[in-house]
Amino acid sequence: MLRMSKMTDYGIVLLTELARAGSETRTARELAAGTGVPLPSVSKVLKGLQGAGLLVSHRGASGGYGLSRPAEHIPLTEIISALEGPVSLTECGAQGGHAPTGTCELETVCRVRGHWRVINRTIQDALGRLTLADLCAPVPRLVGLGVPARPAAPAQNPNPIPTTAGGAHS
Amino acid sequence: MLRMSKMTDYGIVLLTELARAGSETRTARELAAGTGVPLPSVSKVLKGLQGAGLLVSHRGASGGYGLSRPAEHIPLTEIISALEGPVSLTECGAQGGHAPTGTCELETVCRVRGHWRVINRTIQDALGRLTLADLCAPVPRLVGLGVPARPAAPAQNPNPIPTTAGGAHS
DNA sequence: TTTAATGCGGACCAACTTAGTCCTGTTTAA
DNA sequence: TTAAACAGGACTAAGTTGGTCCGCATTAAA
Ligand code: FES
Ligand code: FES
Repeated sequence: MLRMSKMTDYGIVLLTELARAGSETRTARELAAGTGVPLPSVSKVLKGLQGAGLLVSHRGASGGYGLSRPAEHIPLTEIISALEGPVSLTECGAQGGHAPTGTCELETVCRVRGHWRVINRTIQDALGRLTLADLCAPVPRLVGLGVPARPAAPAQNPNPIPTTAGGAHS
Repeated sequence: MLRMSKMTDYGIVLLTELARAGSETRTARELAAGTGVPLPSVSKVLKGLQGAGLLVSHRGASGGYGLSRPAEHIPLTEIISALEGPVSLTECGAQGGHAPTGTCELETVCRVRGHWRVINRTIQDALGRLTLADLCAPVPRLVGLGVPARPAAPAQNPNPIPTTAGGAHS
């Protein structure tokens, strides 16, 4: 599935909510109420985001969180890597800090490793081109994502496999 | 981290090994020996790949596995989705079959959902452009990945965050 | 016909990760 | 002084993942 953790998803939702507030600060409670994310999780995610330098926090009464810079300058990659480590499909090479022990025993033999670097870069690039401001735009029609109209989708899972999965990306 | 499961990684390694054998078939044991992947896991992965239609199997003595079509016609997306479900960053929309219950409670409120579709598509496209044959090529210098030489990396994690992570993708 | 190699289909378990909760500080405006 | 808010943990429960194992069906070859 290549999925992000749900916390990261939450983080993005919260950030967009926060971005909508402009330069105002919002309390964790307000954000929880505004998004539907359970408060304790909001708190946890926000803490992480603050630690990563994406948010500034004000403590004490009438405190809250605010973006540390304008949404246009917060790339999606930074959000994701703040919440779940560096963007990298493989755990093998390029493990930023999650797998400090023996990376992968196959590394010496593995002949695929080199390719992953390129693939990872591609994805990072695609994700880095988007900023928080883009995510806030109401219409899902984005531009400049590197893959404009390209009619020939190479091959998207024609053979559904028995995992009960289907290509139901509609 | 956005990481693929290790099984998927194994699968790719095994497939490349198999592709190197041309149209010959290989037994699970041979592949295990050739790649260093533990045999039981090889077996499991291979079974999955067979079920997905990427491999053909011959049972009985002197049986084995072979590619169901030339490596040039096996896109990377198909391999990945065969082993871990559809390629989709978010569990929210577009869950192919892994989260059959209540997808995401926020769906009604969430204003980011629409964007993920575009992002997912982008990644699928980048991955689908690569075939198994490409992965077998010895040199990691790939072409036609949509992001050729692009000198200006938009913004790659300038603010490393305390997860002990760094941009250490070298 | 017998034998042995091989894939098939599961069940199964231990270890790890994740989502979520809770509690005790510390800071700060009112 | 008070109460609202963040900081920083520890903690738990649930789920996922990687990995192992076994009995069965199939098939080529002896
Ligand atoms: S380096 Fe781990 S499988 Fe290639
Ligand atoms: S739909 Fe689940 S968080 Fe957006």
